[in-house]
Formats: sequence, structure tokens, C-alpha cells
Amino acid sequence: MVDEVPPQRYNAALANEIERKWQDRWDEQHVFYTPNRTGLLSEDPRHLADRPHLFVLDMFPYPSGTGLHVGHPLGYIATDVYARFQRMNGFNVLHAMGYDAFGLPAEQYAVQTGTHPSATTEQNIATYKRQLRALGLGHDPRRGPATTDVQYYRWTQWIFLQIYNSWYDDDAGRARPIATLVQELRAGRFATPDDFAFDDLDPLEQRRLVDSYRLAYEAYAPVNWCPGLGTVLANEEVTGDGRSERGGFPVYRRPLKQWMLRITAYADRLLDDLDSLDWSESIKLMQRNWIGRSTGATVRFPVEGHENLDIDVFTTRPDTLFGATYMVLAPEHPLVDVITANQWPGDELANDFASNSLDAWKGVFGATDPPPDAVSRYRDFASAKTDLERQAETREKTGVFVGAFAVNPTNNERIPIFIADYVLMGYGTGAIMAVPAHDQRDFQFAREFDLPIVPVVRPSDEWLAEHHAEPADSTDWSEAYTGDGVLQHSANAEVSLDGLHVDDAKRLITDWLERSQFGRPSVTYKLRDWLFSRQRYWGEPFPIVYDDEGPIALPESMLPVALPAVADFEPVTSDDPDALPEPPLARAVDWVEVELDLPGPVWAGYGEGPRTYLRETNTMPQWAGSCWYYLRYLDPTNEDAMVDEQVERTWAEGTRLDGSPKVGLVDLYVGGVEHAVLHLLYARFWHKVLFDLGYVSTMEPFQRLVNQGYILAPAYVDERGAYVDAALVEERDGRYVFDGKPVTREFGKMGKSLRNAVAPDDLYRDYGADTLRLYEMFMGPLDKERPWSTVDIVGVHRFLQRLWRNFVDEGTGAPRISDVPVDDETRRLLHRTIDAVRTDMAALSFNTAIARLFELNNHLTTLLQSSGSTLPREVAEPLTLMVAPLAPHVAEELWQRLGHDDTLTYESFPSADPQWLVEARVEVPVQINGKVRARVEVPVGADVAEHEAAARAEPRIAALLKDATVRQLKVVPGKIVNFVVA
RNA sequence: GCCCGAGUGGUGGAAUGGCAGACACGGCGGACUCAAAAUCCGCUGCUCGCAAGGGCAUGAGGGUUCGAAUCCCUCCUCGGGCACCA
Repeated sequence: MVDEVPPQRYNAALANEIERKWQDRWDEQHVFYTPNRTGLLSEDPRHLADRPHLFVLDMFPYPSGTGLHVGHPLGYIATDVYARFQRMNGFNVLHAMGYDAFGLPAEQYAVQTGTHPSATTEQNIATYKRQLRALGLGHDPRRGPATTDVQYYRWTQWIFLQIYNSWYDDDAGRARPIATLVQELRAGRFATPDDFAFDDLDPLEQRRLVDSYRLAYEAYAPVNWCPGLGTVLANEEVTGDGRSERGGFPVYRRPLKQWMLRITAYADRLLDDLDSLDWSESIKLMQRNWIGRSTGATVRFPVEGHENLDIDVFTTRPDTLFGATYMVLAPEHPLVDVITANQWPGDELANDFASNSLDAWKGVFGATDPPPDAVSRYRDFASAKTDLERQAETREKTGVFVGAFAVNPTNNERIPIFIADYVLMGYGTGAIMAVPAHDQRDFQFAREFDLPIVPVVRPSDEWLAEHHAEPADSTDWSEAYTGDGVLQHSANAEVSLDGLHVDDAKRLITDWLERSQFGRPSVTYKLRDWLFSRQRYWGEPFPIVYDDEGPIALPESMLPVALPAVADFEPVTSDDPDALPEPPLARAVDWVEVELDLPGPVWAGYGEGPRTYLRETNTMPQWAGSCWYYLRYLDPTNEDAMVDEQVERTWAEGTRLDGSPKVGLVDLYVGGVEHAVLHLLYARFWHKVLFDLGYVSTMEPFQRLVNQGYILAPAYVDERGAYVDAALVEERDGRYVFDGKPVTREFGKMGKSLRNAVAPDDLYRDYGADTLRLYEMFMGPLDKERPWSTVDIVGVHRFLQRLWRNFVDEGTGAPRISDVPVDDETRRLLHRTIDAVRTDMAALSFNTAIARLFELNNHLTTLLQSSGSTLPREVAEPLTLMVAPLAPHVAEELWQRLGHDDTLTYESFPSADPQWLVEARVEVPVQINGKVRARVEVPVGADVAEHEAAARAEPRIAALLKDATVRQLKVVPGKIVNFVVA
């Protein structure tokens, strides 16, 4: 005989029933429709548009074929709780969810399943929508576009056109429309070929000149070529060990013609504007490091034997210029071919340098052959290495002398020129002056190649002692000295740095360099321009066509350029590093060839009547669609503009946490830390371009950023080192067994690769969505990683069950509510709880907010048990409203059973009455020598003397103080009493 | 190698200069039950003690302070980022 479960017990079955009911009702009644103040979507039956606006955003998901696991919605739940909380605080909250659906994985999934990516993408989005709806997320369903919608990517293409049709005016410090560049060129502001007036240039020259200034441009430059994926990649998509972030295929540096976006023009603003954002310091730091601004000087080194030929180097240590004893160019440096000598220098070398140097300088590459052969052999050696191999070689210094000399402009010493792969073409000028005494890499190279090491900064005595070194003789140093010190050996007829410290020496030598025209102050960045084209099918086509001379942008009227529906969409992949990129769209011959009559000025290549063009066959990278989706949420149905100006302005109004006006459009942005430099840098860049061109009114996209921690889960490895399905592993006596064989447990990020994903559908079935929501919020602070533990879920499920039972008779389902006033103790607890929950929710500290609600509910449980009475409405209603953001379905159901007809979504969040926050008396711990020995009660507001009297009157304290001398007494009223005794 | 961040009961965590361990899981004991599950109640950092009570405890060591998980220094471990960036 099995006992009946009470029909109205809050269990999974009842929870599911309640959840379905409220999800349907929210949909039917358009509860989460967020009105715009003007324009489209301004229908506003609830009069929300007059409220202050708040934009709460999640990083939108990539709809993969496997659906959601419980790690995904952590951030979505958090933003939903926050959005619901702020709706109850009187905000008109914009909260929606779109889909980032172009990109590599969708294409790979399509290849695997043999289905077209448009079909799989549609299915995957449907799955995600179903799973997210079941969580009860209060999204405005009208505002969630997919980046693959043609009506969406039409505007992605439009933004690309704005970028293409802009140039960066360094003097104005912002991007401006390309037409203004033409005005400036006509006015003679910038140099033109052979100093011809702009209008005297032929149209092709004009076009090339203008193209060279655009923020989107084609460049033939070394790029990251990944044959395993069949596409090129951005720097940000290549891991530290030279592999593709997606798939882990080797990546090679190859010079290829590709589209680039001039993000470097924004380097300073991307760096400086971080200060005005409410982001964690660690994310800001990651962006700062990625941008990598270095200040120093560019110095011009004349090349011996070449009239008017100089090599520019960038250095952060111009103070050490007198110590530059050789020079190094990157192997790919364009001047290498010009300066490489035909023969090794002869006897004069022995006069200037140690007699055995030349053989050392030739290294292993020039032993017998003349310099050009040595150079070309070294170049082959260097370019054959993948980044991975370079890494593995523990930074052994290699290189070769090119047989030529430069002149150190400070002292006219001739210094040999080398090529070496420790100098990178892509950074600074691709050439360095080497100061081996004060740079560790140069030091190692100098040791390897028997080059002079001249110390020009005198190290501290401690350093010299530690390195057993003599200051004058650097040859016995064990490493370079990079610290501060006093300059020496650094004087010529015009300038002397001797006796100065490093910072002063930098200033003085930079002045001298400018005066003598050998250099100038300069700034260099690690950030490179953004490689923006991919050889993929599943991405946004470029609104670009080609004539014989180069690219031409299509006019806005020809948007969208729809992605042709081809059956043959597979990328051409290879394991041959020498394979060349082949965009799949190039095979869509009918689409590629197009006859157009392009209007526009002659200098842009337009206006020649109908003619045949070839379309650009590369597509945009996945980041393109995610760079601006938050803007489309504002005005998703607008067919005339990316976003209506008025609408954008209303959502841009608002304040930061400290009350100052916000500079970022989105009030709260929550997402994974993996986008710290990729998406977040790209999106900031696009937003700034749109800001410069007047399409948005804020200079930043995201005011407050919170990175949610990953959900970790146990993963199990078998004897061969392979991951096994975690769901099928059993625990036996503390050991783990899979299919009868022992496996070892580790913890890792939940997901497909570790085979440890837990599907939300199972949890909806076993506990309900409210329980899942509450559990994910209760596990710990939002920004910390946390281990998933399915057993712990029962704790929050029990809470909901007790809450339900306190409100509702489990047998009949009738509410157990009365209108009698509560006792003072309960009322105090209620108001303290309200106060704490408000603070915690505003701070996204949901775990502690939930703990406070547990306490209140536990108190009510005991209260009802002891009195057997019904729950006073005075506490029932605020408790329901406080639970609502976290567990909205059950809260709505209780609210209804409390006698309310309308949704509680727009009810006011309870406010604490200050009168009930203060206690009449307060318990204060009494310490003796910092150890708590007793507690005494004093009236609130008691002074120091009252505290002391109360403490001394306490029997235990009195006994302990009886034979002791009180040397000091510390009282913090209401907090602590501390006797310091001898 | 450089730069961040984090180390608190058996577990997740709370406390950001003033009572360490809120809240929850797990465990132990009890009530209900023929029994079990569910539910409810109590106990639960370690240690000495029959008890009253004492001692020890926030990765390790030192410092500042009447008082330190919290601030400072050194070290250890783990996690993350960057990595020949001149």
C-alpha cells in the first residue's frame, strides 16, 4: 500500500503544470513586450515607456546542434532575475535574446549531417527557443533576431559600408565620411603622388589614394592561414601555441590579400575609454595588454654606403642609444634585399671588431656562401617554422649577418646589421637597435654572435654584487641589466646623458633626436588591424564587387546582398601548409558574375554605365553579426535604419551605479570571460565608428560588464585517457566505474568535449524550472566558477515546497492566508529581509538574497507549526514579491491564490520600513585581549560609558577583570567592547 | 618568464578591519510509519573534558592593529591571460 501524495504538494508534476500555465499566460498577454517611447514597437498598454529605461543584455548564444546544457543559462537566469527585479523597481526593462547563427560550427555541423546550414540553423534555434522558454525567461519575443536573417545581415552589410566609406582623421580624433577625405585631399591637406593636385591625378590614382585611407581595406600582408579549416583567421582567433581556437589546427603565417578593418586607428580610444566603464579590472587589463601601447621613440639609422637610405627602429629605451652595438631586421623586412652585401666585408672588419667575429656572425647559414645566399637560406629556415615550433625552441637566438653596416647616429660608430627571427615584422618598424647590455634578448644574441656589449646604464651595487659583475666590464655579466641607474659612456659633442637617470635621459635624448632629425617620440601598439575576411560559405557576403582595378562598394540601395542558396557549401580544407584559400562562394559562378550600373563619383570607379563585375567571394567572420546585435534589439523591425535615432537616444539615457551619466548604451551585460578580447574589442570598435558617424549617441556599447563563472562538472577518464559519458559512471566505495572498468574523476567546464553535460530538460522533468533557476543562483557568486552537483538541488526544491506549504493547503489547494497582523519579531525579520534582499539583488549577489529568503521562510514554517494558524497577508505578499524575480512561476501562482488577477511582473518590489530595521536593544560582544568572553545587551544608541558599565556588570567579565589591571579599553558602540589587560 | 585572480568545515559557500563558518548539501540522532521513501524536529569546524569550561582553527611564515579570513611583506599551491612586442 502506497500513501497518496497530497494532490497539491509542490513537486515536479505540480511545478511543471504551474510553469506551463504561466509561460502561456505571459505569452498571450504580451507581459514582456517592452515598449519604445517612439516609432515602431511603441504600443504601450501598461504605460511603461514613461519609466526610466534599463537595458539588460546577455551575450547571445551560438545555437549548436546539441542544445543547451545547464551551464549555458547561468547568465541568462541572472539577467532575468535582475531584469524582473528592476521592472518591479519601476524601470522599463529591455531584455531579449537573439542568435549568433553564422559561423564555423554551424557549417561543420551541416557538413556532418549532410544538411544545409540554413536548415540546421533553423532547427537549432527552435530547440534553443523551446529550452529557454521553459526556463521562464522574460524576454521580449519580438526583439531577438538571428544574425542569419537576411533582414538582420542587411544591416551588418550596411555597417560594413559605413566603415568602408570612412577614414580616420587623426587631427579630429575620429572617423569621418570618405567624402570629407576627398575635400581634404582637394584642399591639399595630405600628400598626393608626385605632389599633383588631387583633381590632376587620373581617376585610378585618385581611387587608390582614397582607398588607402579607408577603415576597411584590402591588404597583401602576412596573415594566419589555417589550411585545416580552409580559411584565414584573425590574430585573436589563434591560440598562443599557434593553433586555431576552433578545431586546434596548425596555423601558418602566409602573405595573402585579405580584407582588413583599421581597428588600430582606435587603439588609443579603445584603451583610454576603458576607464569610464564598469568592468572588472581583470577584463580591462586583458584588453589593455592586448592593445599593448608602448611609448618610446622612432630612431633613424643611416646605412653605410647607401646615400639617403635609413632604417627606422622603434625603441622604448632611447636612453640606451649610445649602447646600441648592432641592429636587427625581421627576416621579411623589405629593406633586407636592398642592403644585403654581395660579399662579406674584408679586413677592415678585424680592425673594428674582435678578429673572430665574422665567422661567428655568419652563423650556421653563411659559412661558405656570400651574404645573399646566407640571407635567403635563413629566410627559408625562419619561414618554415610554425609558431608552434618557434615556441618549442626555448628561444635560442638565431640569425645571420647581412654583410652591411649602419651608423649609430649618436656616436657615428658603425654597427653591423643582422636579420633574426626574434624581431617581428608586424611590430614597431620590424627593425630594432640592439642594446645587449640592457635588453635580455639582445644580450643573448650578442653572446651567441660575439658582439660587443657596452653598458651605458650603471647598475646598482646590489645588482652587480648579485651578478658578480664589474660595472665597467659587461662581458662577465650573466644577464642584461634592465633597471634604473645612472647613465654613462653616453655623450657626444651636442648632448650628454652621463649622470642622468633613465627617465631624464629618455627626455633629453628624444629632444636631441628631434633637433638633429634623427628621430621623434612615438607610440607603438601590439594591436594589429583586424583581418576581416574568411573563406567560408556560412557568413555575411561582403557588399563589394570588383572591376579590373579593385574593389568597389555597392550603394546602400543594393542591400541586402543575399547569401546564395548553394548545395555545395563545404570549405576546401587541407593539411598542406602551401595550399591556397578557396572560398566556397567562388564556385557559385552565376552569383559571382553580376551586371550592374553603379552610380557615383568617377574616383570611386562608378558611373560608367552597366558593366560586368565580380562579387567578393569571401564572407565576414562570425564576429561581424555579434558586433552590433544589441543595437538591433532596440528597433528590430525597422526597415529604414539600423536603429531609429530617437529610439537609440531614449535607451542611451541613464546613469551609472554611482549616479553619473552612463557612457555605454547597455546598462548590464553578462557573458563568458572567453570574449574578453575578441567580441568585446570588436564590438567596442564598431560602436565607436558608429558613434563617430553619428548613428549612436554613446561612445561605448557596454557600461557594466559581468563575467559569469563557468559551471564545472565531474568528467571521467578511462585507462586510455579518453573521456567517457559522465552520466553512465557509477560510484562504488568512493571509486568510479564505467562499464565495469575503473575511471578517474576530474572537474572541467561542462560541455561536449568532456562528455559531462547535464541537460536542463532532465531537471525540468525532475524538479521544475523554478528549482533549476533557484539552484543556479544559489550555487555561489555569479562571477565565480562552480561545480555542478545534482544532489544539492533538493535543498532549493525543499525551499519551494515549504514556501508553497506555508501558503497553500496541500490537500485542498486553498490558500492559508489571514489578515491578522504579524507579531513584532516576524515583522522585524520581514523588514530586515526586504532590506537585505534589495541590496543583494542590486549587487547581483543572488546567493545571499536566496539565503535571506530561506531564513524568513524557515521562520514562518516554525511560526505556523507552533501556532497552527494561517499566514498573515502582511508577510505573505512581500515574500511572494521577493521570490518572484528568482522563481517567477510559483510566485505568480501564489500571487494569484492570494487574490490578485494581474501578473506580479509590474508590482512594486517591497520596501523596508526603517522603523522596523532598528532594534530597541543590541547584543554586543565583550572581548578581553581580543578574545570574546561574553555578550551583553545594551540599548541602541548607548554611549561608551553605558557599554563599559554593562560589560563590567556581566558576571564572567567581572570575574575575569577582578585581579587584572585594565590598561586600555576600546569601545565601538553597538559593535564591540575590548578590555586590554595586563 | 611576465601580469592578474583565488586558497575558509566532509561539500557549495557566508562574513572586506569588530561574535569566523550565515544559508544549503551531506552526516548523525529522533518523530511519523508494519516498514521504507517523503515530510518534520534536534545536533553537526577540530580538539581536551562527565560537565562547567578551555585550547586550536580561514594555504604557510612574518608584520601593522586594542582587534586581521579581511590590510602589508615573503613563500607555497591552484586557476586565468600574455608570451622573443624591442
